Amino acid sequence: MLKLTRKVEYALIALRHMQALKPRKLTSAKEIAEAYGLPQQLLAKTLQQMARDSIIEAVQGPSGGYRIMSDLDKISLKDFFEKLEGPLGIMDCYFDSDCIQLGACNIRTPIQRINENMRDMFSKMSLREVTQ
Amino acid sequence: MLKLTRKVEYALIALRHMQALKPRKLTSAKEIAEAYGLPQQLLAKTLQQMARDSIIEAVQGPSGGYRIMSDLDKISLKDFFEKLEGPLGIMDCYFDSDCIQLGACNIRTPIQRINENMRDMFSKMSLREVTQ
DNA sequence: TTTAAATACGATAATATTAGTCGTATTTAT
DNA sequence: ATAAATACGACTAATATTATCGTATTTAAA
Repeated sequence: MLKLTRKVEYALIALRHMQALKPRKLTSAKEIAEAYGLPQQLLAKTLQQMARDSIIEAVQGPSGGYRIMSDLDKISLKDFFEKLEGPLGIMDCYFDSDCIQLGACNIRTPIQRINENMRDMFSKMSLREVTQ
Repeated sequence: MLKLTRKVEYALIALRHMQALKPRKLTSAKEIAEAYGLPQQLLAKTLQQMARDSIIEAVQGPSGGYRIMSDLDKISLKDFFEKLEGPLGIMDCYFDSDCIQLGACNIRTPIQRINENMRDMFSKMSLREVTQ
């Protein structure tokens, strides 16, 4: 309950790793996977996704790899989470709305209140704070 | 990711339902389950757990049921969540610590920072705020 | 004092989500 | 050409969540 996924975990580990390197130095999925004992392919997918989202930059070919691209100060944890995992909320009912409650639900408003607090909190934390 | 469980969801629905009743009026698992279309047995277990935790009071026998017992103002959302689901944290590594990272992990501190913010936030919200 | 409606709860089954792997294509430095 | 890297869809495996089953206990009321 209220857990991060591995994808996000791996992404944070990778970013933190990259941030410790010299500014434009590249690192590969293999390197990171070996350094932290992570499944390389899954990590690679996560890196690829971050590349699509322009958080990091990918360089192909041998001696290619990834490097940080964006200013991590400017990315909130909320945006980061949402890029990787979709809309951030304590419950699904606000997104897919296939809830069978048919208006009987009595906790929509309270849940929304919790959601707002969560989103607010993660909006106020930058990716940098977490990875530096 | 960062989702509440059904157990917590049902608990909130039930509490909110009870709070709308006259002070010491009893309501049964069946009643609530039917009113909101919830699985009765699962809801019952949740109610039983809340009773064990003295959040609500259970009365056995026919015409028995449950009623709110504690002052919901005095229970933080954090305590509530933890009673139902165990320690509140964004990742498991702080509780079971069967993490294979062997000290290689580079995000313990950042994760801890996020955790603290989460716990803090839920410490500041009372159950009442959410169910009233 | 029997019955029925309710709580209590461990065990198990079903389902959904998450995590991880496989196979193959593409890119590009050497 | 080759090899080392990214790219990515499809699939499988593992895990966690959700729901059900079966049975015991309690107790108000007929």
